Amino acid sequence: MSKITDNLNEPQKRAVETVAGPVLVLAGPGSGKTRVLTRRIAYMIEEKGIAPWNIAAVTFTNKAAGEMRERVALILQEMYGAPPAGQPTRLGGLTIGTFHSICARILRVETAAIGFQPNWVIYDSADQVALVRAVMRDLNLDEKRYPPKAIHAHISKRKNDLVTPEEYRSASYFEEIAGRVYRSYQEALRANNALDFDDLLLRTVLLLRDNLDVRVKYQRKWPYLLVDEFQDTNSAQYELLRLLAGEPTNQRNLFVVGDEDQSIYRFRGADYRNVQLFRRDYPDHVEILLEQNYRSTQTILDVANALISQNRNRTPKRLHTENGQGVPVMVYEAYNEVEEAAFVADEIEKLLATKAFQPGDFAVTYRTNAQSRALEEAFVMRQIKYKLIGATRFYERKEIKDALAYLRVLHNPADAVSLERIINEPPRGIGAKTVEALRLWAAEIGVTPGEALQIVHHGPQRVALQLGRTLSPTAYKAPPLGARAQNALIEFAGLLETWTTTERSGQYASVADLLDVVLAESGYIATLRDGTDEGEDRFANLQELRSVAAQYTQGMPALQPQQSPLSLFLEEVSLVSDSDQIDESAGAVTLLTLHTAKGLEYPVVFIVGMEEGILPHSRSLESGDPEDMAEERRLTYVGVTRAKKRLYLVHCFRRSLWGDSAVQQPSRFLDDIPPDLLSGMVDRQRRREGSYQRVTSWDGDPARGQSRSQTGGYWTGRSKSAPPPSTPAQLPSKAPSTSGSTYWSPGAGAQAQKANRPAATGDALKFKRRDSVQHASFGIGTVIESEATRDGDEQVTVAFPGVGIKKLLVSLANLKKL
DNA sequence: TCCTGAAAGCTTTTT
DNA sequence: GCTTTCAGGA
Repeated sequence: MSKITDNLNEPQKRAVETVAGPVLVLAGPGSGKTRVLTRRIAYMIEEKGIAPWNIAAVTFTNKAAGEMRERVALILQEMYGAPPAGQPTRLGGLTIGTFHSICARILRVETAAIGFQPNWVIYDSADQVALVRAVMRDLNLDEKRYPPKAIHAHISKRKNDLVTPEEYRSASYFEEIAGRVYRSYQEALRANNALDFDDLLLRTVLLLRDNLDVRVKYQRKWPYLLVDEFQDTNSAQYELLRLLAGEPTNQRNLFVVGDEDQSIYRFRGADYRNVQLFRRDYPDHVEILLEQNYRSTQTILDVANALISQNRNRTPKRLHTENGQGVPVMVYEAYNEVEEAAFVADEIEKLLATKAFQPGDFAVTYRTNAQSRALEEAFVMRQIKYKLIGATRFYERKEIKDALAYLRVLHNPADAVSLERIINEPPRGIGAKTVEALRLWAAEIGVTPGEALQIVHHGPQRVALQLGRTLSPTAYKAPPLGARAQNALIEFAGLLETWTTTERSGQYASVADLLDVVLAESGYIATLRDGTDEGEDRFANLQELRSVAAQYTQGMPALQPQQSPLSLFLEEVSLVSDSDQIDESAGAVTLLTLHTAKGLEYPVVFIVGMEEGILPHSRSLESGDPEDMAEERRLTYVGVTRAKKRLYLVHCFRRSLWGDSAVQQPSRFLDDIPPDLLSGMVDRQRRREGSYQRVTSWDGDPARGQSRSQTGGYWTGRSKSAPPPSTPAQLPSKAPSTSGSTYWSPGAGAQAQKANRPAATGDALKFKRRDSVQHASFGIGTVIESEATRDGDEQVTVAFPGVGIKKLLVSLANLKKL
């Protein structure tokens, strides 16, 4: 018996100690999953004598990877003392990372095998869409008809399903177009010496699949594989695991931990059915169920169970805890999102005043990032410290992307996407026309745009010599550019050249030095700091980037002998995620999406926007795919199970979407929770009738509860900061305005008002009031109103029995008149 | 070529 | 309502 497994329950112990063969652990939320993973690694190393460098653990974020590494080190240190002299850590060579970072690492070493130049870069989503757009331009495809974003999404999906351009088959004209783009896009990536996110997985899988030597090499390197959040793996990731654990060595030491109920990344290709595949592919696997919860109160778990048990195709689990019943989960209806935020702030202040909680104990979660705005405003007003995760992702900010693009061009001159990004940023007289001319000219000669730039600068002879290859005769003719454009290009090429020389010669102490030189000499900083607050904000962001860059110094340990600090830096920033900046010790309320909240826990959790159209999101409502709805439910489940002690489910009576205020229905998920677990629950039937008494007091604040339950109107809360509209009774009667949102669910009053309006008076309207219509996903309904929109379209308001009132655009909705 | 104001379009969720 | 894109003038 090992010390490492002391204090673990039986199934946990079994999970830690079953080291050989395939193991599937289905772990409910808060069941000590992280503990099992860390203990298991420690156990393998100390008790089984497995070398750390023979273990690879895959986590969901880089942050989780870092934490896991620290925890394992700590366990080992505590149990076995400091590491032997001369050895910095007992974890030397242990691999912990995300699928993407581990694949990047493999490909960095195997660059030759995939036929790329060693200095390849990773394209993020924005770069990918930019490249798709460029490719589509070359193919003369109409961006209006085939939005590059949609095309890219389709390509990405196929890549995650391991479909290569050669294997690609199309089932529609759109897919046929996408297939053409896919082919050219992959070629363009190669020409740019770049891999996109999906390539990291796809190319690694293909490499391991087709190259026996390489496969055996990595099978020997990592005979032991551990995977966290297995339910969120996609086909490519699953295949990667199978390859690493499979033939010819067939070691099969695969330990995967997951929870089907927490699968929330379907949109990214994740497929919780990989759990079933695992069972099929490894019929002799050991399966372990972790059902005891160490995180939440029984009440919170009961709510979670009630929600998730409605889903099909899941392994039934009975979550239980010894933490005790706890207090009821509070449901609260706010008037609108301002009141909602005020309520959240009120409750936080109230709980803080009890001294039982600290700001860092609170998390406010929501479905979409857009919902954070109202909350932020309330927190700023009350001076509650908060930390917002992920609204505008740091590495997606313009100034950050620009700065990185400068560095990327130095590192990988073939990167045309980055070059185009910065060639006229700040404006230096190289406009769209010039860039286009340069691009076409480069294509004609058969060089990259970067090389074409050099030819403009130094002439073809010298460049041919430098590149060590002959250039096409076209290169020796004068470039098709005006004198002014050429001068601008020459000047820019000169700048690039000086910087490149600095970089190549290693004449910089850290990447921060490079960044300083580039941003100063390009005039970027000067242009950015224009005296406005925004300019200073952006400058501050660049300083933050600089402080990261400063950590990448000459002589730091590198994966490959020739790898420069710049190369390491660029790789690192390509793979970070936003959740990497979550800092539990920050002493501030955390604002984050339900997705980012996965894997975290907080004593007090708010889920705001518990409304039809928000959670579940309207996209999932309208798609009609039950799997979409099941995922929304899982997302809610993830949110609920983040809470340790207290949980609030908040929804609004009205909400502003796209600048319009719309009446909201409470989320269907609220209906699935047994009322005895809740406090402040509204009887929804009576709510629809327009009158109810409600008790909003939660834990002995009668004054508060009373002041709200008087009128029986919809408005139920009064907050310090946002006074209520004058007469609550008036509120529901205001009909939603007709422009903007395509989704709204009116209360009874609004609906009546709406129906009484005269029908629109346009002349060429296809539908009129009382028409019966059929819609693909909503079924048969009756037209309430139809009107012409400003842009010549027709907007129809239809009541679908059992579904609700929908506003639809005739051009999009494919409505049939019956 | 660049700047300005107007108009379109946008919102899932992220490695 | 806010941000990105587009058209037109300097």
